[in-house]
Amino acid sequence: MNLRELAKHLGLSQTTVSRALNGYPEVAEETRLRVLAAAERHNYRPNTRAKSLATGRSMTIAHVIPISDRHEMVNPVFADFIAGASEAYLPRGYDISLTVVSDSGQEQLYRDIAARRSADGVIVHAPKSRDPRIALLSELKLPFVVHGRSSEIDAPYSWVDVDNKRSFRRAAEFLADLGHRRIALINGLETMDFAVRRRAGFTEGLKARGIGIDPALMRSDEMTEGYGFEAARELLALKDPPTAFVTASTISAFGIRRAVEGAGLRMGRDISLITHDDDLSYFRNGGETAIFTALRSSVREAGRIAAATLIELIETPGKLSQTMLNTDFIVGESTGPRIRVPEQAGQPG
Amino acid sequence: MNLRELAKHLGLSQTTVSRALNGYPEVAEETRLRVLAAAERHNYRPNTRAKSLATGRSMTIAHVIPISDRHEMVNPVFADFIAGASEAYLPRGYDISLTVVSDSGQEQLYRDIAARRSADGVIVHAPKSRDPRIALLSELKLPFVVHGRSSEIDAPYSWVDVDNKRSFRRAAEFLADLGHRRIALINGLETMDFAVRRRAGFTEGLKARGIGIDPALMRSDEMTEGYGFEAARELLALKDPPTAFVTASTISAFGIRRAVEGAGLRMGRDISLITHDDDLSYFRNGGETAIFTALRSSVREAGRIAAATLIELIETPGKLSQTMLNTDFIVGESTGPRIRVPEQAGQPG
DNA sequence: GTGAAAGCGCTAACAA
DNA sequence: TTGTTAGCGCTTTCAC
Repeated sequence: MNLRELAKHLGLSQTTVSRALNGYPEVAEETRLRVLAAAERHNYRPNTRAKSLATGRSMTIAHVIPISDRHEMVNPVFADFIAGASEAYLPRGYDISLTVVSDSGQEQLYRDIAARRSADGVIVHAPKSRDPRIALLSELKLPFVVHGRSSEIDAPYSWVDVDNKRSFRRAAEFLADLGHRRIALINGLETMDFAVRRRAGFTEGLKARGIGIDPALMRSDEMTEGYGFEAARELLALKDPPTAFVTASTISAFGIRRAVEGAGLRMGRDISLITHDDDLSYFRNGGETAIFTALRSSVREAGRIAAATLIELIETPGKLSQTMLNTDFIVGESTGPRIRVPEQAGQPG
Repeated sequence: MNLRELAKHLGLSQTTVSRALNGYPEVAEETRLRVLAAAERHNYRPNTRAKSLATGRSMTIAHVIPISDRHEMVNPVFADFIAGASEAYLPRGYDISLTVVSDSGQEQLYRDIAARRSADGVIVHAPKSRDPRIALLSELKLPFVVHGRSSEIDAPYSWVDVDNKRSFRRAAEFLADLGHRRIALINGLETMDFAVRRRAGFTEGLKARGIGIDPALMRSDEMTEGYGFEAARELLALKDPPTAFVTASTISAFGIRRAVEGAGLRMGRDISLITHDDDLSYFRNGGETAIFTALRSSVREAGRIAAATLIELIETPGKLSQTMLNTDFIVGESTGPRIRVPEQAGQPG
């Protein structure tokens, strides 16, 4: 059933039916009700392509998922982000188009999207410190929102980010306040902007507590269980090993835990661990003294907000918006209840 | 730059330019080259919507991702599957549209896709034993390929699956051959078809080795670290605890490992573990005696094949295709190299 | 308050 | 081998 058939069926013109369906004010209330009823009865749905050809709007948002050339794996964070984003798209009528590409194919892909107008906007994932996609998309006049930020770019653009710097600063301070002096950072790839911010926050926290920076205690690589294990194992084998770890994902935390146990140490007694993730069940039963931040649910929230921001930007061009999500810190202890650490002032970074 | 402008620019009709661009044979070679060069020079890309309106084909495949109402989490398997699928779509010119929905919204979504013709075909993920989506999609005449199978449905349909039954039968047999007599299964939700098959293979393997089935050693739930931990902890507390575990994901395996260690036992010495996943690094360094199957890379492969199958089905309606992927078994040992267990005959299930 | 007609950018008969 | 013409299903002036 298409518009013409529906109109013929009702003895009305396509125009009137279209107007009734799209809520234009000049349609008689009685007519509108008739049209709505008939559309419902015949399970009428407007053809997306025809509609977007006529309006010039595709009602589609492109999500470009970068894939690691080394591991050929998709970071699960994207799934959470998209799940959140789709909550925002659905009620506004936007669809998601997904493309998985390696770094090398990205520029061409964006040019394609712009040239064929296959999406009204784009979400930029996993920005680097000086990410070339931002200039490219601006040049192409393709509305976009960055999930994260690109620190070394001055021109304004819309973004949604979690406060990685603050999280890692507070993690370092928290461990320092527990008495730790040798604190290791198992960081992600520092070509990524978020990893740079995390390291910055971490060292800031150490400095704030009068702890010297030891580069030997800071590692950086793509987050995998194996990397967490190897890094922690090597660190624990040092003459002056760390007594605490800060890392950014449950996966690397799994590896660290394995290395700790392999070294005959015990989490929560000999070693403390903080991770920037939120698998509650793991910490609930793990027994370690640890705080962790609710990253995964934040990512979902970030998805929702980024999607809403992008829709705003598409519908009101030029309307920049920059949102910092403050992830909650949650304290997990082996025996006691978890307590929320009260908000702490400080400039976000 | 659109077709009309390009044609005007070349002093040709739109038709000729269109034909040249789309590889129709009747265009003079010289004309074709001129057109191609001009298209390249002006970075011409056909408008997707206009093209699909004219052809009636959307060149889009819809992936409908079910989301767990309980955990609000997206199974990471979908990401791998889609990454594989996109490899097949890309060279054929198909795009992916993604929708995240809860069970309750699925039927309406498929009806929408069919009515608005927003996709040429659909991939059905995570089928249940008697999955209603199969009848629905057949009725809607929307081409589809199932990732997995729906055992209790007789009507033929296209699917791509890994041989879960065989994998779990061989896992049980392998552990039995190591001397284990108390083998536990930490299974996924048994409303899912694949989980039913896994349990069937598992019990089949036990029977083949003359081991009685003890329902107390079989658990079923949504795969999380916490569930793996709880289930393993309870099982290890039994009067007659298991000496080996079979499970289906790295995540639940993490939980099992934690419970094993919490009980003062050691992987590979006191307890064996097999998982249906393929995080090589984990097993390489874990020290446990374990075999595991390459599920994640299989899933990616399944995505590739499912995508290719669906394209076939769309372009040649009625062409059913059912593909069983035989996942490799890999043996990991603490000190020795990993050895591939030779293929074993047996009817797939 | 309603309708006729043009057009979004492309493909596909049909003609030449 | 190339061009003319009519649509794909919808929105949007413009006229009534």
